[in-house]
Amino acid sequence: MGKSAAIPSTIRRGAPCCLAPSKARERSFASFVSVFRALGDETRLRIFAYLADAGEATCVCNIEDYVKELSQPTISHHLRLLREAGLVTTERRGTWIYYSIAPAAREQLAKFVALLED
Amino acid sequence: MGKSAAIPSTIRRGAPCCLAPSKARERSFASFVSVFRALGDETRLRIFAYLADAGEATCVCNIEDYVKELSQPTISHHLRLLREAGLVTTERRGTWIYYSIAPAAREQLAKFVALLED
DNA sequence: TTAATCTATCGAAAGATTTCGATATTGACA
DNA sequence: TGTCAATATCGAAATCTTTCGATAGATTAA
Repeated sequence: MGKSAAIPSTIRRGAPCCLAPSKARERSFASFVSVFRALGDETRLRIFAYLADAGEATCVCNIEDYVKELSQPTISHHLRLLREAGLVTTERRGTWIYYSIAPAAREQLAKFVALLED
Repeated sequence: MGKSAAIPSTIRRGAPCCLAPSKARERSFASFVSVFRALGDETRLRIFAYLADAGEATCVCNIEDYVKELSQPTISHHLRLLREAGLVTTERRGTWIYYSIAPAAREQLAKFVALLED
């Protein structure tokens, strides 16, 4: 990311402590916020990592086995948040529904990290 | 990340829908969870991106100017969560306190993304 | 159609987070 | 020392999240 204006290191009583904020580009953070919020919960991060581990579409019942300390509705709720954040995709196979890491998820996270290295 | 067992695509009534969960490595997610939780808030993500933009230590008063719709205690609270997640570091200069992106933050995020690409 | 299974949604209780005003703490300077 | 300025912490109100039991929707098989 870019450079901001220099910050004075002199300390003058009563003076404004520093310059006006750099004219920061306005970005749309909303999508990153929902991605990070989705991953900022231990259950969902475990599910996400489990799906990444699996490397292929995984049945909800498998996920339920993995997160067996939580009820079925609760797991369904967490899966919904991962879905709504665009982190996972779903596919019906008969009675069952299979979840996978969304291809875009890796890219989006990688893009964010890339933004950090200037 | 690794591979899990294959998932059968045949549909047999009454049969278990899929295999037992792969013997997933137990990892410590706690630190990633707090990082993602810290970034999973629009205010904190804005502050974090602002600091990344600045590319150098930035005075709290500067951050307050940038997030001017929120009160000083609220901004202080958000800065604390970023600090506790290890995403930013602080340094006192006279009366003022300067915040910077923690060097480890980029690495940790990059490491997470790397885990996703197997 | 009927019954069984898998997953999602609803509604409510418990818990966590965000926000603010008030106040404390820290450091600089007179 | 006393005062001022910059940040942090405290305590409470409002809001959001997590969780569950109950129930609904969708699909398959008999």
